[in-house]
Amino acid sequence: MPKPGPGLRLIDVAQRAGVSIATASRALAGREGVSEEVANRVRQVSRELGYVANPFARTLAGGASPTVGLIVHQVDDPYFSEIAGGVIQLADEQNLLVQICHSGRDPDHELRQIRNLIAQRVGVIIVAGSGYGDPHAEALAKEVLAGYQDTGGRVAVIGRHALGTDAVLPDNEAGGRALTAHLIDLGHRRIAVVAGTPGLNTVIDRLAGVAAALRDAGLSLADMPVVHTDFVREGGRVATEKILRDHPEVTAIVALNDAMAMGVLATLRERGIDVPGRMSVVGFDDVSVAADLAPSLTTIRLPMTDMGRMALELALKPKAGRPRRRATGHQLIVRDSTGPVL
Amino acid sequence: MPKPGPGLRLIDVAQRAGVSIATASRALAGREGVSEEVANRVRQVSRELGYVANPFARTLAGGASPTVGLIVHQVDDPYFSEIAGGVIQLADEQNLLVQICHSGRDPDHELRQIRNLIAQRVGVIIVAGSGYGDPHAEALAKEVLAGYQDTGGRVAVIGRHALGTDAVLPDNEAGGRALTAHLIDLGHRRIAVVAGTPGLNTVIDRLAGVAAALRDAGLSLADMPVVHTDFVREGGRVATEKILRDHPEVTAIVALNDAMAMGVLATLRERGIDVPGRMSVVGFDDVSVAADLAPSLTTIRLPMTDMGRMALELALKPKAGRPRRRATGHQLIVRDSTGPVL
DNA sequence: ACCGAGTACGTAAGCGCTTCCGTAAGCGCT
DNA sequence: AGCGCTTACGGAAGCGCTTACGTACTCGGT
Repeated sequence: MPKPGPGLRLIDVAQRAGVSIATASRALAGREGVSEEVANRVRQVSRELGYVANPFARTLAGGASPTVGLIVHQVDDPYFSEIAGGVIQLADEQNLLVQICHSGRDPDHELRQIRNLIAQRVGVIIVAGSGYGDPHAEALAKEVLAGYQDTGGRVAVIGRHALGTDAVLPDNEAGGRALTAHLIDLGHRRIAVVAGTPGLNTVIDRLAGVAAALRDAGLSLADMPVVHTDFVREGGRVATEKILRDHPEVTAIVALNDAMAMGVLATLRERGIDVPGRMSVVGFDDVSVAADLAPSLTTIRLPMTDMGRMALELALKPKAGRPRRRATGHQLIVRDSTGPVL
Repeated sequence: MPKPGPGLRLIDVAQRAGVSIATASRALAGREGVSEEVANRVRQVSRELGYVANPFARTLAGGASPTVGLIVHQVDDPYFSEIAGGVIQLADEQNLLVQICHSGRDPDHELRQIRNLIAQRVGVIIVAGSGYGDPHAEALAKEVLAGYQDTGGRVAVIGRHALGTDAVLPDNEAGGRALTAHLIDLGHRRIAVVAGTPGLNTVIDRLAGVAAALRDAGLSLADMPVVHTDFVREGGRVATEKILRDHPEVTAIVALNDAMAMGVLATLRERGIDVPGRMSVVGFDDVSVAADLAPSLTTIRLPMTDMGRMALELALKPKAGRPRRRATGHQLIVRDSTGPVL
């Protein structure tokens, strides 16, 4: 690894401002014990010189690294990249650095990444993305994170409970309910669900919402085809083919995320099945392209960018006695992929 | 910022192994000057204790941080998030950390981010995304990066020349040419170009390709409507409206990236203009959703993920005498948004 | 037997910063 | 004028590590 040379040091700033480095440090950190006048002079000089503190020295001396570690399943998935965008936004504002790690939807790899971040002494860890089915892996992650928090680390998770940490929770159940109620209002009674990998929290919660809405209408999820496939586009295709083959009576498909919905739409288009004339389709998340699909997708909007911000916000607050939970709102966005039963 | 507690220190390992911390350090770093026997003992103890060196102390003392700084215009833009995915992939394999920064398409902010990364003593900086029109900003960035490289930092850029660094260059001109030739083959003679912000390298190069293809066919770019708007979806909408209004004779639209093409398609759909029957549309990049638009988008595929990997690869090699340039391939992907002139 | 080179290891000097502590002023009070 | 108290600042001790340098010891050559 190359080794960049020395940069501007605090002592340079201190000398130029005619103070000791102790004073300079206090002034820049905004701590008290420095007169307004001197503090301003130091800050002024610092700005002129373009001084940026060496984070390594700072961390070594002071304790905490001004870095937030962000673990996502996959950055090049719009759901996660929008969340990451939110985290980075707020981190930028707070002058924090962001380290992004992929978990690749693999609990082992995720755990390794968490350990890694802890070893890096990051001050904050944010884990985005649904939990995995495996209770053992989940327990292990929880334990590691608990240890980290005991030594003062802060953790927030997005879309995941049971990790014993502050959490930002998308309104998965209510969203699933709203989506399904919308279809029922349109007259649909035979609704198939394209669900993701069975164990994922997200899938379970959204499915619960679907079930609740059906129940409200005197229907039962048990009577509807529910197909579990991978929680990505391709999974949507596979599930759709199965549904078309085995359940021709279906008039609406609920895909539990937009990626799957895209797979559903692609398959229907190839088969020449009219949407929404013959089949209504809904997704979940409202990733930014949802509006550009054809037909544009009816879905539940989650405020992904805000979710990222909120998670970091939570993590930056002092630890509360018990884990905080922050529910995100959700919003039913009706577009062209849903219509009345003909 | 929270402050994780103290961990195991090198001295703990050294004591347990009955050596000095200097020897322990050498043993763990695999440097010579330590007998095999002692080295093994130290490593053994270290493993037993689960020791992980404090990266801050290490960096402070030793020099370089095992971190690569990645600057993108916007993480939640598929073009960049796919590139980021590639960088992260390779970084993971090499056990490097990745710090992602937004430039937000603002040269000042980008420069600030570069400075920031340099101050962070990252060992590698990768700048992804087209250069800006402003030659002053460009020169400044070049200068800062040159200074960084002089002190041993490594830099690679993606899709940008003139920064005096190793570069991964998408085949923008050839791509623009291929796209345009495809339209000409289909019989189109009145082709409008939806171009991005005038100054961007990418725009200039792709436009040059378009011009070349037109010239090959005995046509001239000067006779075609070229509309410059923002290099994003909304820009595509604005440009399309202008084209429809002022140039009704146009039968094909070249959008210089997929985001703009999405705006173009959306607008045409709203106006009820048949694609490709009445109007053919092409994009550039082949972001993953391009295949899911309706109609699916004819575009040039760039290997974004590979581009990210290649850039990091270049940066990890020792600096060459002169900047290296690596051209990416490109591939014309013909889908449903283009057809013959009727 | 002595010398020089080589090897294995310890000592200690930082890396750049934060922060504890000490000191010198300035203040109002008796 | 003398007392304590506060406030503004500087000195200096680390944070945990790497590494230049020093020291002791070994060994081959003469």
